[in-house]
Amino acid sequence: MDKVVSMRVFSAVAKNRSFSGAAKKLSLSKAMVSKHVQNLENSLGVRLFNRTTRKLNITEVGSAYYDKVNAILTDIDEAESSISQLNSEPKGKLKIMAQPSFGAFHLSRALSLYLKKYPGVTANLELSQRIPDLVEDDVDLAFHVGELNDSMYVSRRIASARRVICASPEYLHENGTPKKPEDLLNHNCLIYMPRNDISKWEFVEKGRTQKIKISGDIQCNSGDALRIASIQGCGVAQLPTYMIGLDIQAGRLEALLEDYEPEKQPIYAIYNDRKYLSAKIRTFIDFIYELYLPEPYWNEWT
Amino acid sequence: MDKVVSMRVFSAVAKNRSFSGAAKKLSLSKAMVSKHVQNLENSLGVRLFNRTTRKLNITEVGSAYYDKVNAILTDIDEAESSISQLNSEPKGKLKIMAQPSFGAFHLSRALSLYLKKYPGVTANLELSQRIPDLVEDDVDLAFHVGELNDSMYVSRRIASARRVICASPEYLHENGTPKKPEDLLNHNCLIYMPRNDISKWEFVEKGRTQKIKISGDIQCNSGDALRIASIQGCGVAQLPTYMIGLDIQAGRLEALLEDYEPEKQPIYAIYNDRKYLSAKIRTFIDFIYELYLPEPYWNEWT
DNA sequence: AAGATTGTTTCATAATAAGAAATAATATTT
DNA sequence: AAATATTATTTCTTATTATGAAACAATCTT
Repeated sequence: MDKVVSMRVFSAVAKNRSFSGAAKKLSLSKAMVSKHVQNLENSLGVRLFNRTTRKLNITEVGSAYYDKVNAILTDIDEAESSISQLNSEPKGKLKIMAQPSFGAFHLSRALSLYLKKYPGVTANLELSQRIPDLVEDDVDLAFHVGELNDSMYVSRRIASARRVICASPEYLHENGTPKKPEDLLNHNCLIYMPRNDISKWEFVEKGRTQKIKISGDIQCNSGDALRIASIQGCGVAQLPTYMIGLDIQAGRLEALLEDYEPEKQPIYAIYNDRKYLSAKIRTFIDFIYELYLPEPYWNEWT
Repeated sequence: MDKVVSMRVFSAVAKNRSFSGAAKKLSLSKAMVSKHVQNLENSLGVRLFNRTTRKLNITEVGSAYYDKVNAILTDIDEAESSISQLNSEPKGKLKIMAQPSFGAFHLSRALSLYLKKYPGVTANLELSQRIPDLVEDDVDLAFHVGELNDSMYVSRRIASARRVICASPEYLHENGTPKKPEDLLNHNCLIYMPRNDISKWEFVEKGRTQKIKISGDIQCNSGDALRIASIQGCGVAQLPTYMIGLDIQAGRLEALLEDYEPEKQPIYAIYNDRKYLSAKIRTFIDFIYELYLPEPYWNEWT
């Protein structure tokens, strides 16, 4: 028998000075009202009402208990409504994890827009190469660029990034502009090497994917470093548009071989959807999804 | 599902940062711990913990709820223990109802002794001829002299009163001392008449009860008045010892025809025993019961 | 790779919450 | 005085729910 319910019933009986009256008000049977009061009396070992079929008097203990019970019920209601409220309007600290470049270039901007819209929220943005584990890392939300091997979390595609070949205008002026993928063999390619194995770039020609082994004198596990290098004119790089889209738009870099561009990389928001998603998380996902619709600003130029 | 139990489980899980740990501590199955937390999450519409099988983090809402829940649980415990305590040691106002003479002569004295022993109790003594209804009159305890027609309340015989014929020494000196019941026919008898019908006194002789119709020039529905009248030497009265025992002991009155004395009248404590009797009531009944053991002081003289 | 540990789910069973109706006590109305 | 109405409790049956053992799934530790 739910003690909180019994308390509510007891309180109603005390307020109405009647079992039947309380039953009506709570739309419960008289029988249950009676049983709830007995439930409390048993658990307390105390009579709460002196009653006959026709008269009802609250006992002294009953009266003392009544005051306390009301305070407790108020607290419970307050707790529940404040919790639900906390969940219905975005509030609290939003903990986000993402890969460094995407986070630094775009999430910080998105966040500052979001926080302006929802002043009750504060944010904590943690940038890391690691594949995030929401519980382990104690974050609300993670972003990931590229395909996911399935995890127990829910993911939602919120944007995409083109992977484009690029070089600085100066470099191209000096070394010529490649027109076909094969032309890259004669170029100094800036190689992204997170692990020690990939030095091939994908190209798509007439629906067919081909991989071309490239070479160059810089290998690096930092996309940021490659970006800087390519802007400096060190060579040709393949980088995601969320890193270099703005550089292309600004003329610091030129996009090459766009006709051979491979499939876009998906960008996912990863969150824990097991039933309840707090308002801050839900609204941020929606916000960022809409922000990058229909196509994220970093994916287009000219 | 008892919400208070769910709260306790939730609190234990949050404190232990583990479902299994909480289960052990509460000697509950892991399954139930899990279900109780889900019960709260469902009723609040909120995730309280982010959890995988191996890791557990309380959510921000969970943490806020945790604080509130602990306060609520403390309040509930406090309320229950204070209520039980209120019931285990005598405290509060003890409301008593009794017939005027008995109450005035003896209960007031007993009460003042009792209240010295239990300083937490205060008393309210209401004297009335009416047959008391505990709930109607909102009293904890009533006393009644004489047989009871059965009521829904519990009664306990706590003492008895002899009914003795008496007169003042002066009266007897003037009018002679009756030796047999029949002698009363020649005496001025002071007649107690609560209703308009009884002017007979009972006597017992060799196990046989006989009623003798008496007469006199004072009829009164107040025992007190008859007592005063008899002390003043107005005539012979039949009065209960709780009224005149002390007068006989002091020599203000003399007991007559003791060999023919009818059965003692029982004196009952009447209370509402439906399951729980508060400490103040229980202890007062015990106190007064022992106070009048083995025989109340008003029943005997030399 | 095997075993241990954790939270969840499933499942069968025992407990119990629920209310309709009968009961008991007492007021009110006729 | 009798009939009716109202109140709290009890009884009884039914539908729901609580419960934990065991199976499961997902890691972590060895």
